[in-house]
Amino acid sequence: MPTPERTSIDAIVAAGQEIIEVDGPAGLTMQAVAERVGVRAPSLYKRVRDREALRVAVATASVDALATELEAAGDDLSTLARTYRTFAHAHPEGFRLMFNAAVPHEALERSAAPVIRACATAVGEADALDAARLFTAWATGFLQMELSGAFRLGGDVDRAFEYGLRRLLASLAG
Amino acid sequence: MPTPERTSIDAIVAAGQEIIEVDGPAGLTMQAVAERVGVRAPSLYKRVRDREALRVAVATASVDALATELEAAGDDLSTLARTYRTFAHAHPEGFRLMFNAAVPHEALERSAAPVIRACATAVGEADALDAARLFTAWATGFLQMELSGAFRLGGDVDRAFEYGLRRLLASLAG
DNA sequence: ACCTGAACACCGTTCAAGT
DNA sequence: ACCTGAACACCGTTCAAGT
Repeated sequence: MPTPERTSIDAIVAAGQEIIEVDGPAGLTMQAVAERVGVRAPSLYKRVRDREALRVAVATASVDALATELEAAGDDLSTLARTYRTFAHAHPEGFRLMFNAAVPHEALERSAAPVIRACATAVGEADALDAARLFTAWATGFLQMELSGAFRLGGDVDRAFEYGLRRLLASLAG
Repeated sequence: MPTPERTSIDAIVAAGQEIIEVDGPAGLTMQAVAERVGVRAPSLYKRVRDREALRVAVATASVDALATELEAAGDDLSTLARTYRTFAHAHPEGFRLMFNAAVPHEALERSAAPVIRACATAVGEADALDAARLFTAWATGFLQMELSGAFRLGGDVDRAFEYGLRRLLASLAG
C-alpha cells in the first residue's frame, strides 16, 4: 500500500543547511534533521545513504548556491571576490563544509567557471586555469582564515582583503 | 596511595596525530586514543577536558611542528611556501585540522612570524602584515584545495603552485 | 593520585512490522 | 511504498570503587 511522502530530499538538505548555521557541523545529526523535517531518524535512510552522504549533499547545495551567485556577478574579478566573501559571511558553516566534504566535481566546476572565464579575459586562455587557481586559492584561504579567527588580532581585515585583491589584480595584469 | 602514571599528555597528543593520518578526523575517538596509549578511555579525562580539547591539542601540536619547520626555513618566501607545502603533504590530516579547531593564538602567531618577517623584508614594515596575509591565504587555500581534491582535473598542480608563487612574489616586489 | 568497570545518555544504522 | 518502534553497536562522559 503506497503511503504519501512526508518529506523530500530537498527539505532534508535545507534542514541540514539551517542546522549547521545554528548548531555548527557537529549539530548535523540524523535525529536533528529528522526532527526538523517532521519524521523519525530511520525514515531519512529512504533518501540519503548515511550521515556522510547527507554532509556531502548539504555541502553540494552550498556550492550550488555559491555558483548561482557567482554566475550573477558577471566577469569582473573584484566583483567575484566580494561576492564570494559576502557568501562566506552569510553562510559561514556552509562555506566551511564545502571544503570538508567530497562535493562532486560537476558542482565544483560550475562554481569555478565564472572565475576561469574572468581570468581568461584578464590573462588569456593559456594561463586562465593557473590564474583562476591563484585567485581562488587566495580568496578561499583568506575567508577560511577570517572565519576561523586567524585574523583575531591586529590590522583591519577589510583592508587586508582589499590589499590582497589589489595586489593580485595587479599581478595578473602585469 | 599514589600510582605511577601510565601515560602522558604528550603521548596522548602524539597518538592523536598518528590516528588522524591513518583513520581520518572521524577516527580520533577517545577509545582509539586510549587503546593506543595503553589505558582505558576514562583515564584520558585526567589529562584532557573532553574530546574537543583533544582535537585542539592535536591541532596545536601540528601548528607547533609547522612553526618549527618554518623557523628553520629562513627568510625566503619561496622557501617558506615550499616548506609549507611539504608539511601539508607529509601530514595532510594534521594540516586540515589546524583550520578546523580553535588553536590558541600564540601558536598561530609563532607560525605566522617567519612569514611576516620575510614580508617585511620584501615590502617594508608598513605593509608586512597585509602582505603576509595575502601570501598565507594563497598558500593555505591552495593546499586545502589540493588536498581536498579540488584540483582533480586538468593542469599540472606543481606548475600551478609555482605559477601562483611567481605571480605573488612579482606582485609584492612591484 | 591515577586507573578502571559500570553505568548513562546519545547517536548511527538496520529491520521487521505497520499502514 | 514509505514510516516507525525496537534493537544493536558504538561513543563520550561521569563516578564510585579499587590500588
